[in-house]
Amino acid sequence: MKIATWNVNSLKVRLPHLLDWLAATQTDVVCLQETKLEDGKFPRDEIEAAGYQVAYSGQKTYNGVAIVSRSPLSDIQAGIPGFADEQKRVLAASIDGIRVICVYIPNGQSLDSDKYVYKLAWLKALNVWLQDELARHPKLALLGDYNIAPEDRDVHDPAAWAGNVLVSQPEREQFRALLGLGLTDAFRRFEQPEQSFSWWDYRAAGFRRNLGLRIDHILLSDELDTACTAVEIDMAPRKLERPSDHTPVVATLTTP
DNA sequence: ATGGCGGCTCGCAGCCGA
Repeated sequence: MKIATWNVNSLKVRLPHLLDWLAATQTDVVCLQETKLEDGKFPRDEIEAAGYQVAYSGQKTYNGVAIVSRSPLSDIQAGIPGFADEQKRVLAASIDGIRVICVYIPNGQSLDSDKYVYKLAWLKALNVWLQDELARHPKLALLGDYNIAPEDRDVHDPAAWAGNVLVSQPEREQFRALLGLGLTDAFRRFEQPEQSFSWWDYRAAGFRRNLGLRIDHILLSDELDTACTAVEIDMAPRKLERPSDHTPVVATLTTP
């Protein structure tokens, strides 16, 4: 089973890329972020015609998450229970006995922004909810755009990024707190190339010069971690015409 | 060099992303 995360930065624009990629890679589950589509405008028919089922929670202009799956999705939950949030950033579903949680964690904008306060509060609420989810679902995968580069090796130029959002100490502590719940950063369980990133700025030829960040992650509970045989960043979609600024991260599991 | 690109909108300029 291949399970992936991909911030598509507008599904309206990237739908052809998604459908081509699913056909080429035979991915079983992909969590999407930044669909930027109201639910009434979601391209359900096109995705179903490709042999997938889909759950989504979206809004106009910003945010929006979806889970695309070959197998049926059940027990679908949008948002973090008990955490009032108009921004559509969370979607959970059970697929083949696995609890799949798709997250688009807030960016934070800058360390002195109200959006940074929101980001940290959001991460705290996610942590509290995940304690419940993990207790109920021993096979749990948390995939998405975390907007956090966990370590300096996940940043092309740590000195240039120092003092910025995505790399600040409080954000990294929140990331480690998620690991403290019993989750593993699956990417780092395997040998990886140096300078491995999942996002590159559109500007300044960021991708060509590999000036990127690793901010898209797949965290697995212990039961899934032992079933994970590989994690890879798939650079192919980032090389296409009119790409998303993120590229997919893919985990291979031996189950089911 | 805080710009740069690319997405969005009751658009034609400004906001936001990371």
